[in-house]
Amino acid sequence: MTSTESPIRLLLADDHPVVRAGLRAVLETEEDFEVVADTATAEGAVDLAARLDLDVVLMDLQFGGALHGAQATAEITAREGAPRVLVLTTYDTDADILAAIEAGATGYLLKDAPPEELAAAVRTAAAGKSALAPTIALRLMDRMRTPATALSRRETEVLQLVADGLSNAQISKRLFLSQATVKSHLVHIYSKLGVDSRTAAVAAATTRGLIRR
Amino acid sequence: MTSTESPIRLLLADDHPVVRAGLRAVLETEEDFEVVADTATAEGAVDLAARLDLDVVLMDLQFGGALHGAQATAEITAREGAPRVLVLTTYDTDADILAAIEAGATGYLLKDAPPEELAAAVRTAAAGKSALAPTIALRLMDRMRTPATALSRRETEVLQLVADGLSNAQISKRLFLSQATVKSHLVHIYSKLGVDSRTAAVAAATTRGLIRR
DNA sequence: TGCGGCATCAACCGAAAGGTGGAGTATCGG
DNA sequence: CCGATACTCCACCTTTCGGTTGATGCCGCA
Repeated sequence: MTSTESPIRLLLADDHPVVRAGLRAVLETEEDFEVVADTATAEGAVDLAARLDLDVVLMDLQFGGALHGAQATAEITAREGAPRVLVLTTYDTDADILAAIEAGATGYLLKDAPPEELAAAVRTAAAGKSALAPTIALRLMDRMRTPATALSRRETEVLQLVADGLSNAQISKRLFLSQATVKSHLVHIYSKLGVDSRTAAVAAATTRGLIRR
Repeated sequence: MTSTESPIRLLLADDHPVVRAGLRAVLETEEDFEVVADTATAEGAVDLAARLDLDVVLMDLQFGGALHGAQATAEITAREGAPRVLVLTTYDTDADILAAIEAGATGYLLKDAPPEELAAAVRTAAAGKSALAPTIALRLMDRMRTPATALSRRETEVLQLVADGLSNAQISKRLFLSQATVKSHLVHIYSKLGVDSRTAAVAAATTRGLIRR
């Protein structure tokens, strides 16, 4: 496997210094990888991706600051001749995964991945092929298989307010609806999520990443 | 500061290979640190802490497996001549912090801490002194200042189950209580949080970091 | 053009949750 | 020992929520 090819040039974007150091340590043991730079912010990632000649950006989703990793991913991939973006995060909620893929991410990995899997994914991404962690692939399949899990826009809106702690009466006022309509939406939400109470719906939707927390 | 003392002997316990590598990389640049071993499980941490001669254990709270970091911490610190345990986690909820401290942790750090802070905390912990991240210290101060916001252990337990989507009946069975008791706890919780429904309580407690997730 | 999904609303019933008041036990610190 | 807190439980009442049935208008897609 010893190659004379030019190495795969990487950028690491993660707000945790420890994680950046860990990725560097893990990836630099690979002969064909070269970690060109790292950054603690999403803004920094966008900036560096534009100026450096990169093959793959390893991007976290959760940054301490304002800009989200998914938005940064969208900005990076929007450019001509942009590097591939490989999302590397702790969470595996539907919302995160879909947002990342829609933003143009080439792959989606979880931080608990073993080093070999990580290296393999980087090579896959560098080659322009999609790299999904097994867990993620499964979750996507699940989503396709049961489209009932997908809430409508209005339903999501209602459920979000429920999660914020509002009563049906408060929700109806907020959205200019009758309470009957709110209840109607909730009934549909319950059946889609397979639950039978507002708190259970919030719990289910949260773990599936259907709503913000 | 160059010391001829014996080095501070460390154990790293974290289920993320990348984080372990990162901690190793960061800590081994310090002259007076020696990373003796690392482990991916809480069980492994308990085992190694008993057999190796250690000064400080760096312990994550969230492990993929069954045993929780706080429980492992309790088991480790229960022994005679046990090493200090420094909790290093991503989350900073009241529940996690208190559980860790009650379990006998000497310090509590967040993973986004810069390397210098991390090294300083390890030395502080090795000396047997308490090492808290500024964020954590603030949160604890807050808790002291407004004891009304502080939920009791039992109340937190009940509220966590509410957040998980359980009904009063389910909670009463789970905790071997009557429904009257569950309702009683909830009434107290509502008044402490200044809300008047279970969903609002969950929302309030979540934003204040009183419960997980 | 008709079917289905979405969004809207009404009326009704039973069940769950919330509100009030009281009360007994246990523990801990002053 | 006393007082405060936490934890447990009971009874009664009111309000909210959940479940059902049924109905209307709109939009997109086949």
